[in-house]
Amino acid sequence: MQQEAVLKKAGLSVTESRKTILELFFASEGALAHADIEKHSSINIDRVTVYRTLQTFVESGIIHQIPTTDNTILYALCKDSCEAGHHHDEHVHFICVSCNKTNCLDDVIVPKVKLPNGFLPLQTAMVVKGTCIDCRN
Amino acid sequence: MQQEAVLKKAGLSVTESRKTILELFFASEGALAHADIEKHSSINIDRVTVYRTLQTFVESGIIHQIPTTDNTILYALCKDSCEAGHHHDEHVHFICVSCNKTNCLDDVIVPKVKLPNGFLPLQTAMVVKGTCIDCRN
DNA sequence: AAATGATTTGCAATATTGTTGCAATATTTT
DNA sequence: AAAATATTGCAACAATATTGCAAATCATTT
Ligand SMILES: [Mn+2]
Ligand SMILES: [Mn+2]
Ligand SMILES: [Zn+2]
Ligand SMILES: [Zn+2]
Repeated sequence: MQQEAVLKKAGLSVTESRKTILELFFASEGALAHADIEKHSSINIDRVTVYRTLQTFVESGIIHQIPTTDNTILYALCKDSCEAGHHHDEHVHFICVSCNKTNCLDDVIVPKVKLPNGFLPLQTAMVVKGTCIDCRN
Repeated sequence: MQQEAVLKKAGLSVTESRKTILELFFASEGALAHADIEKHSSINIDRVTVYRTLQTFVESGIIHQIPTTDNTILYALCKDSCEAGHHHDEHVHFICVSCNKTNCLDDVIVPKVKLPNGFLPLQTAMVVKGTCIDCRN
């Protein structure tokens, strides 16, 4: 099972909650928010466990966060290259204003920008809002 | 008074709450979150009023939002060129991981990226995390 | 496969954050 | 200054987030 492999690779205990949440990510087209997970998971997982699991997954390089302007955080699966504490997925994220799905555009890498002198960048996020390919017609 | 001028230009009634919140923005170096405003305003402004004022200011093109990955939304003053319903400040934002201040890098414009076919962009946000000029030493 | 130790989970209690309707107040217009 | 309009604060409520701790689960050792 794919979920187990991911957890083991990350050095995490294999538990029902974690497998179920991972399953959701594998099955989902877009990024997920806390609320999505709480609602759509096959088994009942306590809200607190969801919080803790998401945090653990981020720290382990299994998922990454996508910033938003609506008091939620979105989460999406990382590529294999991500390691604990150090993510490598600097790709662009696309939030569709019509269907409200958020996609990782894995092939669109975030361009470098020249910052003013003295600013040291560690990590860059780029989020584009617009209409996704499924919604324009 | 500068605050009054801004409100009038935006076609908004000039009220104590609005002037006070605007004052905070003018006085602040970085971006502000809802909580900052509630805590640091000189007069007591009801939590609900702060929510409504921020929303009004965004809609009027007085402030813009900055996405984050921590369940808050940050707000910062717009440049003069912003109009109601249509913002023009596609500049990069910098969140310092040390002092935790968020700055508008007004001179660093967000680069265009080529999206996959079918994706229509409306708005792009770019947020860089790192160490700001005041914190590296 | 049972026992042990370590980790994870769920519950309960609490805290923080966000929303809505409505009457009182303040602001703008006449 | 009065009337019309818009904003505010309160109250009640809803939703989201955090913490400690005991019970349950999982990994490791025997
Ligand atoms: Mn992504
Ligand atoms: Mn800005
Ligand atoms: Zn869409
Ligand atoms: Zn700093």
